[in-house]
Amino acid sequence: MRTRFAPSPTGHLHIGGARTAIFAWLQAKANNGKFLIRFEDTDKERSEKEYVDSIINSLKWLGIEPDEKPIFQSDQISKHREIALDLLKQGLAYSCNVSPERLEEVRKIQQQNKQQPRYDGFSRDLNLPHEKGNVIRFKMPLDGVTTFEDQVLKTISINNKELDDFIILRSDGTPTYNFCAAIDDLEMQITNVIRGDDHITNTLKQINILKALNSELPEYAHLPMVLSSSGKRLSKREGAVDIQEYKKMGYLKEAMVNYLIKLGWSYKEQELFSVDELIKYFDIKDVNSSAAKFSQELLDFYNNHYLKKFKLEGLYKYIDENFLLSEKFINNDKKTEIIDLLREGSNNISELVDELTFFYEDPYLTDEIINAIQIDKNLLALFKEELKEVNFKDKLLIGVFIDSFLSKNKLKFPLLGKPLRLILTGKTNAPSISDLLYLIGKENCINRIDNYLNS
RNA sequence: GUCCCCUUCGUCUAGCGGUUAGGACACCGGGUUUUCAUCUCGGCAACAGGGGUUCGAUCCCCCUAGGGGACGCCA
Repeated sequence: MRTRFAPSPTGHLHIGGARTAIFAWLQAKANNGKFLIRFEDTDKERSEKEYVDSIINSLKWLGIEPDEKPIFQSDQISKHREIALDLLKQGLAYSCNVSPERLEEVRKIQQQNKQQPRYDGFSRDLNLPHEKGNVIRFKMPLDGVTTFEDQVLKTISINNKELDDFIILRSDGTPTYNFCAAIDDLEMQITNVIRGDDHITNTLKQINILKALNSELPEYAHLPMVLSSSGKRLSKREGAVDIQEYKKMGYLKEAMVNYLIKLGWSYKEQELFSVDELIKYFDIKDVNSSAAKFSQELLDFYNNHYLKKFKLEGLYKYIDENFLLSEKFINNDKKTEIIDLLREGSNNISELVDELTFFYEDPYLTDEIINAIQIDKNLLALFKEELKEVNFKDKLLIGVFIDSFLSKNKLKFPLLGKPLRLILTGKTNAPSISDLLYLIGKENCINRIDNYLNS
């Protein structure tokens, strides 16, 4: 089995493309096959080298690397042209001199008549000589149906009269996408074509090209689209974020892969999968046939899970290498313990890094925070004095001290805990008090309490 | 507009003619070495609508509605 991912380098890789790539890659890996990449860069205007690199880097980050060198469609142009001219010679294609203006007019009239706008076959039987400035169009069958068994969507068919004689060679002599794609899949000996379901009509066209060439058809699997959380097509406005942005925000590749694969595919009632398990269990036939909306919450869930599962030393190293950490934090001898504590409640690493601050820097107490702190200052002062005597080497001893202080003064925990959390962190949302005291350190804690008492 | 595809809890999904319609996320509530969080236990919550077929339909067929896609000398 040979599968491929065939992006056009006209933008970064986003969620949708990444998911398609993962499915195609897994399909190959699950069947001991090869996974290839082909850049569809025949649109010179829009294709950029920058995007080629970006796409490759994104895939690499996700753990996806091609088994053969990536193919660039633009390198095959002369071959495509040759085949197009051959089809012309055989009478399977024809030269057409209808101007773009005239096509525009025809389409307008068709639309007014509630018909599908399409090329009307004007030059089909004219047998025009192929002159400069003409295009070559493919002769679609005039009747019958084109049909195929999709591995995800089952039977798909269309009346051939709905398909028009599309252009395979432009007036400037360059080949077009549908033609190139069909031929390249053939040349690359692709056995399984996996792509978004927005390609269904292209598949129908490409099947006819392959039939004209007397070639065997690959298996097709069309993946339902990933829609934005509001149910719209993914676009710049609608959450089509460069996959590398997720890396920058502190999403782990394991989470990304797990989330994307679960968007449409399922295995029993399992939610979490290692790559090895995916390779073991994946079957394209188990992909769901309906479109799915992107869910930040679910992605966060997976990311939090893998954040917690990450080996602690490795996680620190990863964060240090990919995020900007303060010198003060790097020099903190409890830094890994702090990360270990914070990852419990973090959805991503940027969030975690933001939370780091109060471990090495006194929080600035705004009036709002000060007003929210409700505690008897005498009591707090007493707490501070006793805290000075506590052994901070052991977190458990801090907990014991808090318990005894509370019972000695007949206090409920929140009465001390809530104001203390605000004083120590400036936040209402933070880890447990004894963890905070322990990780912030005795000296800092006492300073912060003094700051409040003097405010 | 024409054609193609899709439709189970708010979201991702399981189901493949007989189920108390299952799981996960989110949400809500109880519990935990009295805290927001974590952890844990529990709860809420769905077969788009209408016709058939059948002893019996979430499941098969048709229609309607809704959503998405394709209709380029873009890919």
